[in-house]
Amino acid sequence: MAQQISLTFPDGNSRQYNEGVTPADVAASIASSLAKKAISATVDGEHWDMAWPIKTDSTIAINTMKDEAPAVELIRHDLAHIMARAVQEIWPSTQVTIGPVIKDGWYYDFDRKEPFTPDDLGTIEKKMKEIINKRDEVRTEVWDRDVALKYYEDRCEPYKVELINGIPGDEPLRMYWHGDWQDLCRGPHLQNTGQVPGDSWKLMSIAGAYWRGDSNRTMLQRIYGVAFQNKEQLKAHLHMLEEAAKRDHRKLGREMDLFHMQEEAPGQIFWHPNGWLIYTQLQDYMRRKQRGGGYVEVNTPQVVDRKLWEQSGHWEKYQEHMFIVEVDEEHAREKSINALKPMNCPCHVQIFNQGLKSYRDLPLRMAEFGSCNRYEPSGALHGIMRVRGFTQDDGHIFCTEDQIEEETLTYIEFLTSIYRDLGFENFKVKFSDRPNTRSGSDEVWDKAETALLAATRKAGIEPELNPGEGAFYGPKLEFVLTDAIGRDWQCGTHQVDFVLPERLEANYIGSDGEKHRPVMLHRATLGSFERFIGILIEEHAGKLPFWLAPRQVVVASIISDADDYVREVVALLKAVGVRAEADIRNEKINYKVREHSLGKVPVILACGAREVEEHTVSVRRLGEKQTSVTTLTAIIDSLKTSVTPPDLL
RNA sequence: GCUGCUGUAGCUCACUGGCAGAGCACUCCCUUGGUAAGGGAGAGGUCGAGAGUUCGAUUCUCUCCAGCAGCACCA
Repeated sequence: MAQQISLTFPDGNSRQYNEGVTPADVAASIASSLAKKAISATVDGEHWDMAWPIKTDSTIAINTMKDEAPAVELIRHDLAHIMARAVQEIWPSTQVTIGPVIKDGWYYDFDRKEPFTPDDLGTIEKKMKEIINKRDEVRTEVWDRDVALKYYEDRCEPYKVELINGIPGDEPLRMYWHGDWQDLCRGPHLQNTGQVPGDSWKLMSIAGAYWRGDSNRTMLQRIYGVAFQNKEQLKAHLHMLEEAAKRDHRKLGREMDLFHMQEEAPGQIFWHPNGWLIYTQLQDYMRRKQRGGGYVEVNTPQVVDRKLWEQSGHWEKYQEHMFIVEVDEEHAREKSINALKPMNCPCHVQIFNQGLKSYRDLPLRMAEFGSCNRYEPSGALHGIMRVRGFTQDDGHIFCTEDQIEEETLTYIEFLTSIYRDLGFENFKVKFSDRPNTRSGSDEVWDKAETALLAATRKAGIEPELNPGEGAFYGPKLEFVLTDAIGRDWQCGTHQVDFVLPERLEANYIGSDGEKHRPVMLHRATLGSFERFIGILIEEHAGKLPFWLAPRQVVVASIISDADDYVREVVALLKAVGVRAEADIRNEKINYKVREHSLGKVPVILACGAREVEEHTVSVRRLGEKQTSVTTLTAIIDSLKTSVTPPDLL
């Protein structure tokens, strides 16, 4: 007689089953219609295959296609396998590797001599639909390690062999069969391939990806797909991508005439007047905020002798990524070798080191809008978000170990208020702790990690953990924003550093009269102006807050008899600090409205005979269809307020 | 850096082994108008750079450069 176990259903009722009962049995015991519709179960909170036996008392919920999270998970997961099978059926010599579920879909990595072409995606999709239509049963088998290894060795699938060797010995090796095609997989899966909706997914792109994410190993070919519960959701997703493409900062940068880049200076930006206005507005704002936050602003050299980089340790580690400047000095024995500064910290320590510092000087908050140049790998460059020449809103806080927590908390609040002002209420915070290779004792790391975490939580933020991702010199917090299509970009950062003060021999005199080593906190709020402006453009789809908009108001004449009045209005607006321009071209008002709307000008003031007569303007705000007629004095008052940056309101 | 794709007018993109094309933008003319494109004319190009194949290359091949997607990297 089998052992009985008790399963509790979502409605709170329990029933007894034999130990080893599967969710499929359970569903069948409830109703045959449920057994038919079931796709998986949630057992004690875990996503459970219909075929896996349940051994202990548990809670259980049977999932159907109507349960979004499990349904989408299984659809994507099974599609990964179906795609791999399709590829192997079309090109049998292709080797399969791994194919996980990711946001919005899945990918699968293949090793095949010939590159996949965009046309191949159509061929693969067709084959996948055939497989779905076959409604092949999905079966699980648990294999012995030897059998599995032999199976894959015989089939010349070295990647699978390596995967099996990486799975701990006590874990079962599950093989999933989709008809007569089989793949090593943790599961769970659907019951049959026909449960995947035929029209709710699409293959998107082909790209290269290193086996196991290691750039020393083979480059595989990755195919990405997206999948959803139904056709409508797929359509909505594809539509979202189209809309997101319109917000791309590279496109808007051109349309709004903000900046350009060209071959002669890859990864560097030619800022046009409109773009530079955003930049300087933002810089002015940051300068005021930093002063308010107790920072002293400094400026340091661009070209610095390699000796300093050797001392700081950057030469050894990052030489390849530095712009080297060699200078032949007269009478010198050898060329002097310098580097464009890739970062500001060593220079800031030089300022700290001038004169003796007392514990009374700490914490010392030093800020610089520091122009840096890094020779970033060509493949890393991306619009103005990842560039080779950029300016950080950099800052270094020299403090004692005991001050780390308080300085961190103060800083998080500082950053939060800035992000809020700039329209980012929500952002990700990631906490990266000690990496395997690191400097400093475990005691110091303990203290720093505890301080960072405690400060973050005091600020009401529970950070995501990035285990082992800290810098070699200390743990860090990253403040991450996302672009139009959801890619993550690290903007703000806050890092503890025990190493640099040591290497550059920074010290201060403590209350005991002895020399002590300060701790350095590296922090940047925007990160770089370049990246942040890129994000800002995408976040606002080019419709920047009024105070940041490069072109704020266009005063447009409807008839040329209004030209003088237009000039007068522009002059009055300029007098109160509004960036206003006249459009008295010989064009129709429709034409002007369209052009300035596309140029993302927040306010268009149209003036015709009536407005001249009544001393009013017709106001049209960006994104609104209707217009309103307002007196000249009223609009000037209102725009005068709008032009004020948020920190001065 | 790696894999794949792309590079033609300021922008978006056609076409082609034998005189280089469109729309928008630009300049000029006509039009004075009421909230997302009024009409006409004109100008604009070493077809990313270099080499090769060819009678002839923007087109085919190779190398390089740059961009795009992803991977790796991001002090």
